[in-house]
Amino acid sequence: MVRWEPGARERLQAAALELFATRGFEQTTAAEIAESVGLTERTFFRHFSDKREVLFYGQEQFLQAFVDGVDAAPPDASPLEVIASALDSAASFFPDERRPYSRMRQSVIDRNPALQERELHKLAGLATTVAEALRARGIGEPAATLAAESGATVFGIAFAQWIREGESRSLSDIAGQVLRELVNLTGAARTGDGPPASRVWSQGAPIRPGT
Amino acid sequence: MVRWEPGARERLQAAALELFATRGFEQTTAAEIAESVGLTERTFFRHFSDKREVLFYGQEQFLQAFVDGVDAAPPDASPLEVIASALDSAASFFPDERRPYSRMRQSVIDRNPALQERELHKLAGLATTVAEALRARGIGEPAATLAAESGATVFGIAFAQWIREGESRSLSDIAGQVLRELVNLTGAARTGDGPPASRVWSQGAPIRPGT
DNA sequence: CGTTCTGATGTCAGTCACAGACATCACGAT
DNA sequence: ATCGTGATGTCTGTGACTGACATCAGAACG
Repeated sequence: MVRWEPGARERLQAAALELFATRGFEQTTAAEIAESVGLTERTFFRHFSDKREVLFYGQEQFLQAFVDGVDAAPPDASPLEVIASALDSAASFFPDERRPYSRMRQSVIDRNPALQERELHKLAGLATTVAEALRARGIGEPAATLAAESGATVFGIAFAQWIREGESRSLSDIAGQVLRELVNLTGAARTGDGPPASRVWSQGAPIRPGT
Repeated sequence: MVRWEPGARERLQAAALELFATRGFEQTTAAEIAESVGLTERTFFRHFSDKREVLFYGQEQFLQAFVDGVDAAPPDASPLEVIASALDSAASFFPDERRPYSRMRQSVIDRNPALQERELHKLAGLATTVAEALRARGIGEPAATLAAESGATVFGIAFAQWIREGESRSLSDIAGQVLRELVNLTGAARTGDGPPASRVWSQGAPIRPGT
């Protein structure tokens, strides 16, 4: 007979998402999550540095995919092309089957400012790491940071759209379009007589719900 | 005889910054801050929704400046020009005299992840508000959000540079240069045979310390 | 001028996030 | 058979934050 059921961390994560989605994040205590899978509060905090982290733990692979995308770009690629490569690589971490899960998770995050803060912090960390990878390629400052943060922004916007009800395009496709839109935006930097801003999406509703 | 010394909130903010800078954020309790200005913990939390907020309260004017900059742009301005206007307006909130204060405040923030999270959240809120203002000007999605987030990114990078030891340019000047660098970055989207990334700053060190 | 109202504060008690110290005990290694 | 070892439980404490209620100087009012 085994002393402990295996996969404590994963069970905690699943239970947490479930409870957060039903009762809400603040209305769920860490002790409740732990007890719901037969563990104690103390064990919960041994697996996750804080209550929010249960929703964010384990994203190193995603970050790695982003960086891998940077490294996979040809050595003579422009910063923008490097970012495009990184976005493509990162998008592969979100196949369409994962959409329902991502939607549920994101809806929990969108309902709680504390979780939004953590998400932004993780995204900022991603940008920092990517910027470092860009600098390693010889890209200077502020270009490296600018490119990295832009990449993170594009990813964030694309992800938010990918999650949207009714959206069926792949994350990669959406990210590509958003990136092109960014180029369009900064590229059409004339005296305002350029073409009107293209409407990529049907609705004019805001992209990011929170904050 | 007055019952209470006036300016409780401001006194709390000043004391908090002072204590955070010396003892550190986590090593300072809300009760200590309150007692250091003759108040109680309960009163501290009546003025600030949480301990971190004492460093961030009162930025509505800054946000307003950003939005005013958006509204001040001519109606036929491109999104990028609108952002440039907003950046200029926002930068006016940080005259050179304020640099030492901003530096001290930022050094506290840079030393604590929880404070960085709050800062990012505020910046994201700024972007959301600016995006709304852009949509009100008839700019569609995702252009509005993209432009707003890019503006926030540029501001963040410029601010970080403005704070740097040895930097003497005005925030407005720096922001203008960073924005131009962004255009340069996305505009030079060729096959990599363009000019090498310009080195605006002497050092290649990372821009954002935290995360 | 006395009364009433109000707003900023204090007091008290409670919940919950989190952390340190120590005990437990199945299991694998020796 | 013994000995670690690692994941867990137990206990206890601190500090962030909240609700309920009391206080009281000064402003408003009759």
